Amino acid sequence: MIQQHILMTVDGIIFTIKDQSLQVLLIERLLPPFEHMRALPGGYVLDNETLEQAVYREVQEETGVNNAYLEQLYTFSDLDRDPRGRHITCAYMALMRSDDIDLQAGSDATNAKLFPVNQLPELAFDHKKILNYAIQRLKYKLEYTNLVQYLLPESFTLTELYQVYDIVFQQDFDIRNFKKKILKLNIVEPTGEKVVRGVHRPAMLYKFITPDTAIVEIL
Amino acid sequence: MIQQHILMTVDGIIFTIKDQSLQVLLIERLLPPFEHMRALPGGYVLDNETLEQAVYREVQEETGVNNAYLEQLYTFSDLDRDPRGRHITCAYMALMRSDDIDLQAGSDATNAKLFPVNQLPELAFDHKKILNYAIQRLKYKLEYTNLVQYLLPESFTLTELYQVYDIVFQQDFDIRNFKKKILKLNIVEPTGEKVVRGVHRPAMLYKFITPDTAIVEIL
DNA sequence: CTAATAGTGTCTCTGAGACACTATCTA
DNA sequence: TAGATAGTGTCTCAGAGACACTATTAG
Repeated sequence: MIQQHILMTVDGIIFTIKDQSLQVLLIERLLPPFEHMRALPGGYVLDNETLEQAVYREVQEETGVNNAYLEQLYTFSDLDRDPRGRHITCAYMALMRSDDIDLQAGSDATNAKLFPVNQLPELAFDHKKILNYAIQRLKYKLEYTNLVQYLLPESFTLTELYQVYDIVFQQDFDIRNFKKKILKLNIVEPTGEKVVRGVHRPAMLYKFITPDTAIVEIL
Repeated sequence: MIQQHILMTVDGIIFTIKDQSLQVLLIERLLPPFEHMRALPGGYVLDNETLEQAVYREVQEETGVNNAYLEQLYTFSDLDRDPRGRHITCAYMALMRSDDIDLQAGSDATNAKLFPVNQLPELAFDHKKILNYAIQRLKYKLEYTNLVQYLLPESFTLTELYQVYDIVFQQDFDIRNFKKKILKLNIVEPTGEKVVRGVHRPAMLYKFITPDTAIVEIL
């Protein structure tokens, strides 16, 4: 009979774009260890749920969102990552629109808050390492998939799409070349509506042709 | 106090190139469930080892190789993946040269054998699914990294390098364009030695400039 | 009118891929 | 000599990226 003394957890890295910056949801730890410190939302995996289901549950509890994009990132197993004993955690990245997030929805009194990824507080456990991994993966995936759609509203202008890339990659690409590239890729189509965003020519609204995840070289 | 009834295992997908085909190491199951069926090598994670260490140990036991390239792939957690009860497994891919493999090295009497990936027997558990995932990842990584070096001997001809891609991707790229591309990437250098491989002009031997894993767009 | 962004067009350079040619070995 | 692979070169086309110009709005 096998006897293991290993506990399995999941952690969620919930990304969203808000106030012109890439933000991540962090909870406040109410108990030791790392009491009052910020940490990634997460918890123990139940005996009768998959890792995906566990993350889905955690994400829903913290944000109220139940249709976020979820992707498994990596499983962290360092021996000393939790002072309470041996814990292995499987990290998942979640992408959602900030408008969909309702921080009050959480039944947990975890004081969940969004933080810009370049203004982070100190994090509990090895969560800084996990978060860095997630940021890398996010950038990587935005380059060659249409995942950016999960960070945008249903319809959006090409400039808003452009801005997500500008924000995440912290560099300004040529907006003219970017727009041309997107249009040529055939992943968005005009809704037919125009919107006035300021004192200038109105912009066409677009939507993604397919909500599915597809391989598309964007950058 | 948390009580989980989940067991954590690792599985290794050990790839090598042999007899002009991509092969994977499979063991024979000696006990139920799936008795006598082929399966990926793997086993329980010990309380005091990381996932990497667990895979390293398994790989070493089956092949005698202790310097293989290892990469974590994905953690599989379907509820019914093991009829004995709840098991979560973390899959790792290993790359090694077939010359380095010593199947007798295994202290386990598992009857380990290499199988070409397109002539596979039926596999136990969800190992077919795991293996398919690994093959995808291997192809993907060979496209944009220098990982191919772990499948080749220290020094090799450009044709031998080319053949690995031919074999793995099951299509013939233009060998002339391929060689030009490789040389331009500056990831290999001539050793100065030439070798006669048949009834034709001898070929220059090359070696990889860096043994480290680097991002290089090869295809 | 001006300021600001929307939207389209032009130019250049690089690189992918199709394909030709010469070099060097053994039988 | 022939047959095979090694190694280098040429050509064309597509796409990335720098940059110019016109369109449309509010004030």
